[in-house]
Amino acid sequence: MDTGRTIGTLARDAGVHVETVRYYEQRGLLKQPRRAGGWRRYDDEALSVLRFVKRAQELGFSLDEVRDLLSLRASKSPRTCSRVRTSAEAKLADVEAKIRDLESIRRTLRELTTTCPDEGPAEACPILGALDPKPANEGESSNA
Amino acid sequence: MDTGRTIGTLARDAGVHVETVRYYEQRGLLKQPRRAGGWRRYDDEALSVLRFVKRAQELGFSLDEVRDLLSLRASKSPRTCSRVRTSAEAKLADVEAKIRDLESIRRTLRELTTTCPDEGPAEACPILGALDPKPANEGESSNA
DNA sequence: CTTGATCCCGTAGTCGACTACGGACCCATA
DNA sequence: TATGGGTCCGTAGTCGACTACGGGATCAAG
Repeated sequence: MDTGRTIGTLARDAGVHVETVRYYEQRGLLKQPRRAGGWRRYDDEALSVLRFVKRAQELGFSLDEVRDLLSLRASKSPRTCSRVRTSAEAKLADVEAKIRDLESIRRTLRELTTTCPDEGPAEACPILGALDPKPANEGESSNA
Repeated sequence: MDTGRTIGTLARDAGVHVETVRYYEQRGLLKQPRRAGGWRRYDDEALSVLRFVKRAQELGFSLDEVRDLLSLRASKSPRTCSRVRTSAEAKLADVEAKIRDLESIRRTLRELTTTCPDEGPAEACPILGALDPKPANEGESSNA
């Protein structure tokens, strides 16, 4: 009898591709499984790791960060929770910064699209006008 | 006398690297400049294109999109403005979608970080718990 | 005329997370 | 036993926007 799933079954169960599983093994997210006749055999833990990875990715963690989280998850230290929290807080700060950037972009884009008359040539287009610098000092090229 | 700036001067004026200028030429954002003794010579238009590119990038446009915008900018069509607006509206929709995604992530991350007691081992960590699926049905593996 | 800065070109490498390929091996089923 | 699908491995390609490298040409200043 053969215990454990093959890589294809694991991948299907986790909703990823076979190559992704092998890639995660290379990247150190999945530990090397035992082999049966050269074929990888996985237990439930591997499946749970894969799902962990997917959820963490959905929250914006990179694979390197997920690897750290996984080692924290496996650690026995009483300070684990604190480290995880620190990581999550850093990620939250990243996300908030990205949101701020995008909100600023959104504001600009909204202004431009609403002021655009939707007709007329390039010269009349406020959007192009806003992107175009039309540098102030054209006549004087003294020091530059 | 030699009119026009060399690539290095142009790059410095625009705040980009020399390689970036050559790269933009390859990508079709900058048209081929004239040469003097093999060296590229640029006029003010090239500088204004570079600045246009930078601003458009800041608003989230890709280089391919910027190239389209530039050709619109140069076109004589009376429908230019409308096309530019369409492009800007599409980009706005992209940005809004990204913001929504990030806000959802932010909400989750905030919940997790605030419920985390900041002490204790992995088993007690609500963040790891939330990432860990701990699939419901462990005993029964009937249909799967 | 020499020096040193700048420029030429093509190619290759970077980052992140995969995805594709190809030839060889393994396994279960009819 | 033949067959067809799954798996093995290493390497290379993808996307986007650069960035780096190297050897040779050109230019301005002293």
